[in-house]
Amino acid sequence: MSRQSKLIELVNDAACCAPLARDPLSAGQADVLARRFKALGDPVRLRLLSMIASHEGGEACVCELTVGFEVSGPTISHHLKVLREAGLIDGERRGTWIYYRALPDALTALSEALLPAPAPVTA
Amino acid sequence: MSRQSKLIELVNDAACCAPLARDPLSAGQADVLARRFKALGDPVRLRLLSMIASHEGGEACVCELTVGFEVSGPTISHHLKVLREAGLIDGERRGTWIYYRALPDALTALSEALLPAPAPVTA
DNA sequence: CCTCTATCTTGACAGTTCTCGAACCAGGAG
DNA sequence: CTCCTGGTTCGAGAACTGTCAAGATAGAGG
Repeated sequence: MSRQSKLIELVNDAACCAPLARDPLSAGQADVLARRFKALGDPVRLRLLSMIASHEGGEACVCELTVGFEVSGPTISHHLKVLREAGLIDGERRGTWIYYRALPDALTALSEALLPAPAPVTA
Repeated sequence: MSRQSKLIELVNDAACCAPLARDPLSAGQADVLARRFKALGDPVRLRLLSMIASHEGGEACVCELTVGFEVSGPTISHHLKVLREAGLIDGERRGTWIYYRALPDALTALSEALLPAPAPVTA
C-alpha cells in the first residue's frame, strides 16, 4: 500500500464523527482534522472542490477546472493533489481526460465535527 | 470601528449558508470561507477551539488553556488571536483573567457550507 | 507609589506553502 | 513511429506561518 493511501486511511479512521464542541480533542484527533481543514484553507482549493462537487454527475474533468481560473495549470494540479491527499476528492483517468469527484463522506465528517454539541444520548 | 471588527463583519456577512456542493463558489465567497478554514487548519488551534467550545459554560480562561499544552504562552496567545480574527471566538477580560468563548453561529455556518447539496426547493 | 501575576505584542528564525516555467509521462490521431 | 494535447512532476523563488525569547501592558494587592 502506498504511503498516500495509508495516510488517507488513517484520516478516514480517526476523523469520523468527533463533535468539536462536546469533548476536548486529543492531539491525535486534532492532527487528522487539522490536516483536512488546512486543505480547505485556500481559496483556490475551495473553489476547485466546489466546482467538482457541484458539477453535474458529481465529477468534473481537469480541463473544465482550468478554464475560468487565474492560476496556471501546474498550480491547479498541485491543489488537486493536496485535496486528493487530504482524502477530500478522488481522481480517475478515462481515456484522454482525468475526472475528479468529491468524496461526500469526508465532507460530511468535517461538517459534523463543527456542529454544536449534540444533546447527549445519556441525558 | 476597529479594523478587526470590520474583518469579522465582512466574514459574517458573506460566508453564511453557501453550500459548497450546490453551486461553484465565487472568488469572494471562497476567500472568506478559506480564511476561516485556514484558521481551523492547525492542530493547536483546533484543540484550543475544542477546549473552549466544550468547556463548562461555553467559555474558558486562558489560564485553563495553557495547562496541558506543549507550546509556550505567547504561542497560545498567537493562536487565540488567529481564531479571534477569523470570527470563531471572542474574548473578554474580567478582572485578572481573560475569558474566551466560541461563536456557535460561525461554526454552524462552516458546517453548513460542507453539507452535501440539499434537495432543491424547486425539485 | 511599587510589585506581582496574567496576558499580549514585538522581533526574529526555521519551516512550510503558493506559484510559476520547464521538463516529463500517457493516450489518441496521423 | 511521430506529433499533439492533457495533465503531472520537478526545481526554484517569494510569501506566509508557527514558534519562542524578551519586553510591554493591564489589573490586583499592598
